Amino acid sequence: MPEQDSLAAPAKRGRGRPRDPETDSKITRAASELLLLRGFDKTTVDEVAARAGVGKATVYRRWPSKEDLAFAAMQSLYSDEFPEADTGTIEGDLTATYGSIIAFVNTETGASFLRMSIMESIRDERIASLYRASTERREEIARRTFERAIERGEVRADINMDMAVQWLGGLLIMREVTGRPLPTLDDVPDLVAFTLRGIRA
Amino acid sequence: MPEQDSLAAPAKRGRGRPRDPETDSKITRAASELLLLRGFDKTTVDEVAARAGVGKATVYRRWPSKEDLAFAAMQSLYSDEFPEADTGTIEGDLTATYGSIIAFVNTETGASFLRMSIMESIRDERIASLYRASTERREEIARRTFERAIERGEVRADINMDMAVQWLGGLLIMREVTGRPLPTLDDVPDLVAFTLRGIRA
DNA sequence: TCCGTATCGGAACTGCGAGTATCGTTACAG
DNA sequence: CTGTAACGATACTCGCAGTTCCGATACGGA
Repeated sequence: MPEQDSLAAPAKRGRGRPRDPETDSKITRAASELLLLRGFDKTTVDEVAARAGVGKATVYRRWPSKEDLAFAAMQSLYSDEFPEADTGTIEGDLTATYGSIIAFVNTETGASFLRMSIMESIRDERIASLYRASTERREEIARRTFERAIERGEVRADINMDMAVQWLGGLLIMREVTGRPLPTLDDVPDLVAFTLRGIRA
Repeated sequence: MPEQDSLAAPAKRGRGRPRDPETDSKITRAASELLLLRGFDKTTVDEVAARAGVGKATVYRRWPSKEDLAFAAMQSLYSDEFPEADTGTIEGDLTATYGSIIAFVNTETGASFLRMSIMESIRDERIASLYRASTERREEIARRTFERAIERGEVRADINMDMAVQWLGGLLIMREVTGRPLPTLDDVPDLVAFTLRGIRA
């Protein structure tokens, strides 16, 4: 179960020239930029090294293969979280949560991030598990939101929680995959309404 | 705008050895099998030719590149439609429609098909447009289902139709991408309930 | 019947990129 | 100082995927 192949042991070295502490992050940053831009198969290790301003050997001294490099690069991207909203009503919480998600995927970075996560998840199970973990952290927040609303009596207790917390993410992925426009902030009220009321008259 | 590079003109040839009429379909069949199994990047033209029992030149005589071959192979897969349900109630229609979709993606072929459609759509815009067209045909059926229900007064007239017809597909794609189990037939009632009622108490 | 042509399967060719090895150089530990 | 290991650069091997070439073959037309 390979972890960050770098960053783990290098502190112990006493002999010889020490590793430049910034080089690791320069390489992973260059790698993730190129991955976001082109995807794994169209990114070459030479390009990554050139963009990071290092030699190819310096890359391979840290990660034994391109796959491991890609994994490390992706790892650094799945760190930031969405804030948890707690406004006191389910409408308020959903509006805030959906709003921040929609705002994110409507940025250039957000869209690339989504796109690349999808593609690389299918290509490599290790990256899929990174994306899955990130997704599940977000879902856990939504789950708590719904549970608070159930306690307040705003939401039925017998809902299928998985669907409730997952459907919006699914819609975004589906739109991205089929090349159709993502929802915008103007759509947030409709998204909230759909979650709450469904479609019945 | 290249169409099926094969199948178009070959009827007119009088001179020379005629093309074996079965070769086209043998190649596209082999290609789509391998694409479903491994995806574009991990499929080689050698393999396709070997599996079809033809020489590699025979492949390239028909399609100028691997991309064109993949496009042709995919094209033949996006033909079959889901039947349109019209039971008289929105519950009945949704249960039937969702049931046939869920049944399909729970087969081996269906899952591969979904997975490969996602991956290839991101990789190649031409294939994306095939998948988008197929998706939109399915959505059009769902749209009519909802419109009938609106006329019957079962469904509000002001719903956001796009979300209503897309959310389930999105959920499936999301589950597939994140490597989590797809809904089963047992989940159909919950899926229908979510569509109709949302989560509100 | 025999020639020209376009097909066939198989084999050769080409280019590219991952990964390795080797430079001379450099920064630090002892 | 001296030894060691990292450094950037470069050249290399090697596998393999895409593409093209080749001798053989099958058919239409004269």
